Amino acid sequence: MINDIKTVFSIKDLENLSGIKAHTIRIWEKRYKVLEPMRTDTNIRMYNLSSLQKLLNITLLHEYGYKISKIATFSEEKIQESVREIISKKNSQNYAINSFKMAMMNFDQEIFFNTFDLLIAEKSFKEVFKENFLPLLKELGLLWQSQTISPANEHFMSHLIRQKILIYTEGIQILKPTKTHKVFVLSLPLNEIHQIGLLYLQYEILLQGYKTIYLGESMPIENLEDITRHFSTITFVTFMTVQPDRTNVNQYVKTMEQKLLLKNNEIWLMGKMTEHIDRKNLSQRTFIFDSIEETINKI
DNA sequence: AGGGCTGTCGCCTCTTCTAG
DNA sequence: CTAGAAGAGGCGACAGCCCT
Repeated sequence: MINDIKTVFSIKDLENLSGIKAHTIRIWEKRYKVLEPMRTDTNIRMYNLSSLQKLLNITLLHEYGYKISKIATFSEEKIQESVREIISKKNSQNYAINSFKMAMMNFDQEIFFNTFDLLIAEKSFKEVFKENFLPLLKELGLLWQSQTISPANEHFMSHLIRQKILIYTEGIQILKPTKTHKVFVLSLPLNEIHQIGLLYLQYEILLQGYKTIYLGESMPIENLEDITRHFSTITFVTFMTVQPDRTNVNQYVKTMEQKLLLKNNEIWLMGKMTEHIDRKNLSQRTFIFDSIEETINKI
């Protein structure tokens, strides 16, 4: 399993992680010697973790208007200094995401925590999630698809994010709900394990002063039905990222409506699979949201 | 206006890797 | 073993600059 940890990167990996085209990376190397990768005995470039770090730093400077030729004259220390300068100028988003990526590739919790502390000193958790974690998670999906990162990388990262959400959730969970006319029940369908969005939504709902019941993953509809006997008005919130699949999703939603939409209950749906839902035949009290922000606005 | 830089892209050829 | 994908690197095109 230790072999799962990637220590050598191809030029394609660097392209995926930095967003700089492989072609351009080669030209930068040729013209400016910004990176000098090792080669296999068949001449293929191999980069190590510090090359990746350097490229991510260079990318950041480049995005902020530095010329490559100028960056090329910088020493390693000068590059890091300039990067720090940019972060301190409030524009921390890209830097933070790059740091999180480094933490992920390196399985380094300390980088994660340090970067997070830096962000949280400047803004609210809400802002950190929206401006840093969400874009990062979105990118992780793409990096996973392109096999630049392994499931180990992705799990490592999402676990750390989940942990942070839980810490902040716990902080407000002990407060008594201020709005008691309805409760939110959060769950995921069978085999749906993408919890982060749902966890964060719980945090937002709690912030608004509502009571939440978090049921988590693999929750069959029948079990949700049990809950309806305990509370008068319930909003059921569910993420459908990969399950139920496109052939079953419409039937699944129909069953949810039949069993759960008593009285003034509502169903809120999110996630990729909602694209395949036939929106014409939905109940008035079933809502589909295309983004977390949209959902938060509705709370 | 003209002419270097600069960054990016497309196209081409040759080599290497890999899935079947 | 072979066909096709992917990488290396050369050359040229071009847009957007900065300078004189």
